[in-house]
Amino acid sequence: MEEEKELLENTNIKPSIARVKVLEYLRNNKTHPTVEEIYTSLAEEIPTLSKTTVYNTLELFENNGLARIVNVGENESRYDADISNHGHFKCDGCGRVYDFRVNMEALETRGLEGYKIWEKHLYYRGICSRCRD
Amino acid sequence: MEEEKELLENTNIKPSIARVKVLEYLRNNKTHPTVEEIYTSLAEEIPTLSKTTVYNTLELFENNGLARIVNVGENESRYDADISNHGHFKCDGCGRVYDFRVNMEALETRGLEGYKIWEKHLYYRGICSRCRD
DNA sequence: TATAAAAATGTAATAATTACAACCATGCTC
DNA sequence: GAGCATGGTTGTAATTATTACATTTTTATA
Repeated sequence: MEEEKELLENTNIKPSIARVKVLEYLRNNKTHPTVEEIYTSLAEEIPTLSKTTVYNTLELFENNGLARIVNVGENESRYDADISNHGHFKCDGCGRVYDFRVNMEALETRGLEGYKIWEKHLYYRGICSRCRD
Repeated sequence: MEEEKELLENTNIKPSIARVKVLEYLRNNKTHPTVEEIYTSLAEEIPTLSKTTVYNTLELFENNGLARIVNVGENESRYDADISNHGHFKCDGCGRVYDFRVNMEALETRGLEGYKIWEKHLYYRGICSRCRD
């Protein structure tokens, strides 16, 4: 709560209730929630919250380096407050999205000479160990 | 045309006109087209084509290893007849999606022990060299 | 407290995707 | 060749995610 407020202020974003709560939610729920999930969860404690606000807030966070979009091959966006370059694994059994560590800097690419790279996204799909058992 | 027909037969897929044409389109247009693009392009020569058929066909191809979904962080799916593990670069200037070579096998991951991996997807975003000039 | 700027809301529009029932084409059997 | 079954295609409607935008509310500050 207080931490998130500070974080927003340090980024020159006015810490409105909605913004603080969305950021807090992202930092407490590292499950890569969808907009829908964020909205329905927070709507309980903020009854006046609207989905548009959640969209606006997440876009603001993305543009200011407070959150990243997570894409695992579905037609809805997920969000992650972990900004570091890491991979995501989508389990086609339980549907969960896991983080995994990966050294993306070590990747050698051919064909991007002279390109300016802003973001790197890596995701795998398969079956997690829990679902395999 | 003939090649695509054979390819489909070898995969035990009946080579209907729609299927042959969609596959041919994917193999001739390595621009990672969207469903919309595939549909409008082919609708000229196949006036009875429906978008549902394009969706059905692409899903069939995906399930049979003839095409892969390409996701570059937008809310629409693109398709690629190149099945190999390679990366995609989305230019936020011109909107083009480029392929790039990358040795994905070399990636070392931490946290996926015991997981079964089916697909690996890697995409970057930034500005291509043409747009930087 | 008055006021301006910023934030949030709600509704409506857009766009991608999916569901599904009806229709059509092909090849096989009699 | 007629009938039939299977598989393929179509078109419409429904669903879902996202965006646009005008209005209202909140907030910070003078």
